[in-house]
Amino acid sequence: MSGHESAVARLRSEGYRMTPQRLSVLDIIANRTGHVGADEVWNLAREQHPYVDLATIYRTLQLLKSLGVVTEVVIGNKLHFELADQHNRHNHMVCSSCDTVQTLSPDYLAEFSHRLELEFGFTPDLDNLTIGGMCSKCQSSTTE
Amino acid sequence: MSGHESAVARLRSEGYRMTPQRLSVLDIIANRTGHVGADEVWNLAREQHPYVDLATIYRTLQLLKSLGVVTEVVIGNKLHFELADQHNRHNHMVCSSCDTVQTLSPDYLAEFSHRLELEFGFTPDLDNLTIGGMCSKCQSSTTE
DNA sequence: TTCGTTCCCGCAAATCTATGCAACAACGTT
DNA sequence: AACGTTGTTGCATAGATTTGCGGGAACGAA
Repeated sequence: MSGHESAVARLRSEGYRMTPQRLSVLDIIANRTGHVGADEVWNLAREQHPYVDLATIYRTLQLLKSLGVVTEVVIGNKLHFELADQHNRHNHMVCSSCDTVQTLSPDYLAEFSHRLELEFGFTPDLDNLTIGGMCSKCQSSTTE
Repeated sequence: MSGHESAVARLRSEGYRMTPQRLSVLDIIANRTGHVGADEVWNLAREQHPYVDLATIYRTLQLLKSLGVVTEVVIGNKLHFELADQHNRHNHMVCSSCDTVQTLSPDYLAEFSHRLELEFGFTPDLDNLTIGGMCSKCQSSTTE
């Protein structure tokens, strides 16, 4: 069993109700390494709770995102989600050509983030920032 | 009249055909300050060319984006587009609370970008990078 | 344990964006 | 100017995500 207990406590303390649907989503995300698409969460959730609706999955994921419990990664034209682990924060670089995802230490963005806060009072949501671009492999194959 | 001539030349040299639809979209984007939604482009395009299809607008915008002629900004859950002006490059900070957009000099990301290239061979697509977060106004009103 | 309030869910529909396909149009060649 | 090739378009549809609404469930209070 794994660590979504704190998230549950978090939800309750914020006044959100604990429904089987939410527990299910939380459970799925927490017991998973790496990112999952909403449809995938849906399929897994239905194994335990046959009548969950996809809309509920989406609403739950957005809720969890807004609470900082999960983070969002944009891959191709789809959203993926993963547990927000404070002890293993990272950003994502996604290749728009092959959809490969590489992770990145948030240190790379620390300086940048500070400047935005200081100079503009703008607090970037780095946890949910997906950096699009082209990976080294695709770049070399394009150059051929 | 305004500067989409170079873009037209660009398309032709890459082997793309110049259709009235494409010219129309190009014209709309070029004669516009700031970003436009796809639906807005569509409405404007139909004034000149009543039978343009929305799908064509989307395809054209993607094409222009892939050529670096326009850049994309993610605002709320919608894509917006603007002319990619080499002499006025900038990034966008979008407040997820009020959808306000602030522009940012790419200088802020230069160091970051270099490091990604050097250390990972990853070339971030900064022109189309939207930085989400919370603006100073929304932050103070949330804190109340 | 029951009750009431309020939040959440399922359902249906809407919104935004992307895509397969057949007819059509651009444009270099003749 | 007509032709043929091949890229593009319009149309219809699919895919991904969001939203309005009314019934139902969670949970604190009685």
